[in-house]
Amino acid sequence: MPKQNDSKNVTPSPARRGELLGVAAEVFAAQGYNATTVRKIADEAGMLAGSLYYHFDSKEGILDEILSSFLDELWQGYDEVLAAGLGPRETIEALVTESFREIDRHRAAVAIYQKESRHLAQQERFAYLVESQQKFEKAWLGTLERGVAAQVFRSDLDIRLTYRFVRDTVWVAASWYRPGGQHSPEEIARQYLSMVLDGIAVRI
Amino acid sequence: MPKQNDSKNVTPSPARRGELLGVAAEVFAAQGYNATTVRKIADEAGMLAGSLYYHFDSKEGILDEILSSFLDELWQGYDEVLAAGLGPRETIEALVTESFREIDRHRAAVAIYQKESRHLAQQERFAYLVESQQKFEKAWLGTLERGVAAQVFRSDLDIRLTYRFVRDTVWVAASWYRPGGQHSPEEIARQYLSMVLDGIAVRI
DNA sequence: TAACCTACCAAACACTTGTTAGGGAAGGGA
DNA sequence: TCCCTTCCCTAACAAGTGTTTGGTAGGTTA
Repeated sequence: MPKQNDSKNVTPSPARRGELLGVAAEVFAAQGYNATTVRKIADEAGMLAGSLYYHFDSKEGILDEILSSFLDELWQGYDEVLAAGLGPRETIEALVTESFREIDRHRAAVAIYQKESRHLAQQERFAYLVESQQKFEKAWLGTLERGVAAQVFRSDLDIRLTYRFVRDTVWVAASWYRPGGQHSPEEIARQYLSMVLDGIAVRI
Repeated sequence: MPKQNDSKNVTPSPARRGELLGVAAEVFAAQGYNATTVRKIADEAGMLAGSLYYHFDSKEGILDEILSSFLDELWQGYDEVLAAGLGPRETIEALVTESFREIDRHRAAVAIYQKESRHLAQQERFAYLVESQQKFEKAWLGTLERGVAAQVFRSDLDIRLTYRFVRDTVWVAASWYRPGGQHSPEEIARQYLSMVLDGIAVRI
């Protein structure tokens, strides 16, 4: 399955492609996918709209490549954590930390994912978004259940509500996070984990 | 300032307008504002695209009315809570509960607000989104600071991080919440507050 | 020098978009 | 009966959309 246009007799350099993908991701994240015109992307990259089609075969293809390469890297990190055989609490800690590192590295892609994944998932081309989301839920929900069984997580909470709570608190951060800001990803992860695990109220 | 088209010699009924606003909000929330065509909205309402312009003067006007009427109602509830003179913890509890009630009543509007407000706020027409967001931050951040001073909230956390944490955990719920589901808004608020205040870990 | 490849431009294409203008059907009030 | 109001339709417009086609400047290779 050719993802780029190697059906034609051209071979764009991966380096330039990478640059353009970065530009496109920034614009998509800022304006939204549908509100972004290919002329705007080209403009931001210092070229004309048609020239983009030397590197990519469609606007949708650009989006596809941004999201799938992000998810590939995400799961590389997640699978490593899940294979480490940690306890439930340590697994959650490692997943959250890894998530904030991904937000740090793929801020734009995460923002796009959050805004668009819901209605993109309905299209066949982006079916992998659904798969990823299911795998995601399995990993997090499973860990939480293990934690409840091991009596390290509270058993008086609706587990699905807890799952959504933890998942969302982590990933929405991409909407305000700016790399090179006051806190490192690890520091943010540490504070978020402290809030999620122990709450923001003073212990009596 | 006429928000509808009363410059022309027509007077659409508020009831029908309300119905159409509801339809439009649902479609906007599901597909995203820019990805939604006025033909799609009209289709969902059982009429043709041009007919919408009997009730509204533009697509943007529809969006404007959805968002502003939601914010109006939101602040009606918030102002009541803030004027009640409650303690910091009770204020947070009341604000969160009120927020979930708003999500219950204006699910679509909240979803639209979350997806689009960031880049809409740049337009002059939607300047009230910025005002609202500032007022919002002032209310929540102020309450959290009061709580830290009164030693009911932890002082070892970055207060801005805490603010974003609480704010986001509450409002993202609109992306998965469905009215008439397993839990009432009040029950969700109760569990969320329990997680935010006391954490999900078992207390040792 | 000649052939070739990379990376872009110029100009157009077909289509979709939000929006408008004029008209008409249904019903109520005079 | 006639008029007026409400609500929608038909048909079109102009602007903007993603995309294609053919061409070309500049470098690399033979």
